[in-house]
Amino acid sequence: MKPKMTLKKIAKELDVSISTVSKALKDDKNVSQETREKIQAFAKFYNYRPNNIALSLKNQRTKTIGLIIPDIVHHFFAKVIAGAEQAANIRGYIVVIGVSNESFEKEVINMEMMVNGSVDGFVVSIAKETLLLQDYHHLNEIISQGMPIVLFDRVVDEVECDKIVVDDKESAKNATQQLIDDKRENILLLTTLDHINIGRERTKGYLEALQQNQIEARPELILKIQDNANEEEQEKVIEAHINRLMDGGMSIDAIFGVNEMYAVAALNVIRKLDLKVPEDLSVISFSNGVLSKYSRPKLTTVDQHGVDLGIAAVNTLIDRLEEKVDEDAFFTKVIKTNLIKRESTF
Amino acid sequence: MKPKMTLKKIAKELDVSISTVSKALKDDKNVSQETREKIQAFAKFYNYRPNNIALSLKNQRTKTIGLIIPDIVHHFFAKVIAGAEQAANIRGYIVVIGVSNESFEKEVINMEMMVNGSVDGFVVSIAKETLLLQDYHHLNEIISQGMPIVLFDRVVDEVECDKIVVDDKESAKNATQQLIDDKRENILLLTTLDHINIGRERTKGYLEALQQNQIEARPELILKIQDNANEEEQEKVIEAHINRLMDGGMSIDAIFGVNEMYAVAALNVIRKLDLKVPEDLSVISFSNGVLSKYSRPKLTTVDQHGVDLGIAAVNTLIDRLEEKVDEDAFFTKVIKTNLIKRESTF
DNA sequence: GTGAAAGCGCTAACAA
DNA sequence: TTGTTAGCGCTTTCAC
Repeated sequence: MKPKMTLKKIAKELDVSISTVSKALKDDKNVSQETREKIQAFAKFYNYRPNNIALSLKNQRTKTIGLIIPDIVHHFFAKVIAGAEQAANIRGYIVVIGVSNESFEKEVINMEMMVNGSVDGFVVSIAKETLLLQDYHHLNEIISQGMPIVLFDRVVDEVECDKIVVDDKESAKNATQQLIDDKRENILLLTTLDHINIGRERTKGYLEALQQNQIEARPELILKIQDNANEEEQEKVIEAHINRLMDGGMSIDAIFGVNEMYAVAALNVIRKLDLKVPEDLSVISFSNGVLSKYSRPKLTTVDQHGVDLGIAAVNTLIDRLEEKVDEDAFFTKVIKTNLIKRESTF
Repeated sequence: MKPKMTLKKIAKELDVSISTVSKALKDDKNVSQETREKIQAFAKFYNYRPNNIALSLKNQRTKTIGLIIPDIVHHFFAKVIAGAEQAANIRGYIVVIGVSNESFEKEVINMEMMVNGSVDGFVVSIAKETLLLQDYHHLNEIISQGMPIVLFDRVVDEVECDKIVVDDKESAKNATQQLIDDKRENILLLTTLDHINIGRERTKGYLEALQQNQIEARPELILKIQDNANEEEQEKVIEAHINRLMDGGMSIDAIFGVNEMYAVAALNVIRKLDLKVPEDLSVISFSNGVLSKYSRPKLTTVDQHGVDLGIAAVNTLIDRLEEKVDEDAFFTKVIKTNLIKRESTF
């Protein structure tokens, strides 16, 4: 059991002062070569490492970043974490994670836990419940205390800070356009309820694409799915809706899912109906995760570049922390998405 | 912009001493009711929160746990993080994450970054490369400095500490038994190379189950797949192997995949061959993730209870940190798995 | 009932 | 070239 080394112990052991040790370890030329070498050798031997906590207290910064996400099991957020972690480490920061589980209260508690010294700033994607309550006081309070926040993906106008987003509307528009280029006109959109801004924006993009192509948007072709449904229920809702459309003599020739689960569920009901993808129907989904790659046919998806988002968010935060950016001009960075064509479209 | 409050500022503002403020905020009866109330009101108004860093330095503990995982995008580890985070928060700890990306070097760097004061202890799942190199000096050094480590899932005898594992051998044996109970005898095992201990253990379980049922194990029914292959390659390897078996007149009636990807890939080649699951072949997979639920048919899987693993690991670590356990007796806790029957078996 | 002082580990300005 | 001191924010012992 090696004891933990401190400057004090080294100083005592070598019979010099603490500050001499401190200087010697920084290779300060003001310390005689001899003393320096002696101290360095000793420190090395005992594997001395400066205590981060003491440094943090002294420097008033911890070199750690608080990352608050709504859901860790979600593939997209896992990607973001991966990117954030990677970018942070490169710049000498570590990442602490708080999972809000889509709950307002957990989001607040998590951030409160970290705000008092544990982190230098936050990177956050807002919980659904918070979005619903529209209560952003915790974020604004932290900002008003001078601690920077970078919002990503789920952002909100009410909080003034840097933001990193994917252009959901534009991406959805592009995806829809792809479908239209495939000569599809009756495109069923599987989306979320409107209070989820992501879903709302994607719906807008879908509508814009239709409009630009002089295709009439029909309300029955937009299915808003309750997001707390599990995969069974999702599929049932989708199945029921598609059957209703079919029974009404309404033919659909494409499906655009606002996430992978919806799209795969759709794929499953299509198979039951003995229809072929992409021959009879094209399918496109948002979020390029595992499901898209392992489904049959493999799904054409909009890749949201979670890793890039994480990297951008962390770098933006660190730039702000290290004052590499204009004090009070906030900006919003848009990460481009791209369509990964696989087997569910032409 | 509210300034950050400290004891010192409060003391100055209220013209009392720092220690009086400190005591008053702890509701110490040695401070007169009047002073106490005045201070508490002031602190509340200015939203005073003690500085964690200062507390950490003073108390020599940070109430944060370092969680080192090989891969964050992996569903199982995401579950573990979720559990760890949850358990930690309940006991007043926060979790900082280090992702090794299966690399030895990143594992070492990450841990070094955290070991000097940032965390009180570690929960780690060892990277594949580390396992391959069999170099555990970083872990043992940390332990010898008196900082506790809990290993989970990927554990190793060379490190003396508490361990949390799922009984891979036993679980694989049970899964295989299920197949045998379904009257399957020619069970193709899709597993990893032997240096991955997880895969190795599961292979053992498979073999034991066969033996106990007097079924001869045939080497051509064990396919060891290179783990750095992507999903395309995996599927090709699996497909080629199955075709070879078939061409050789070898009939297989069940497939046991050591992870979801292998099992889903198998499902896909089975579909190509126009065989029916579970009528013609039963399929079981390890790790109960998203793929299993969205595949058709839905996969029967061995649920590894990632969340429980995370919870158990964190609680074990905290117990050790708070000295609720015997100083130098380490134990290994086995988390039971269970088989979730879905549509790919009878 | 209140406050001064020491100390957690470190840095840096200053003194010797 | 080396050492002393103050201070980061907090707790706690001890003195007043």
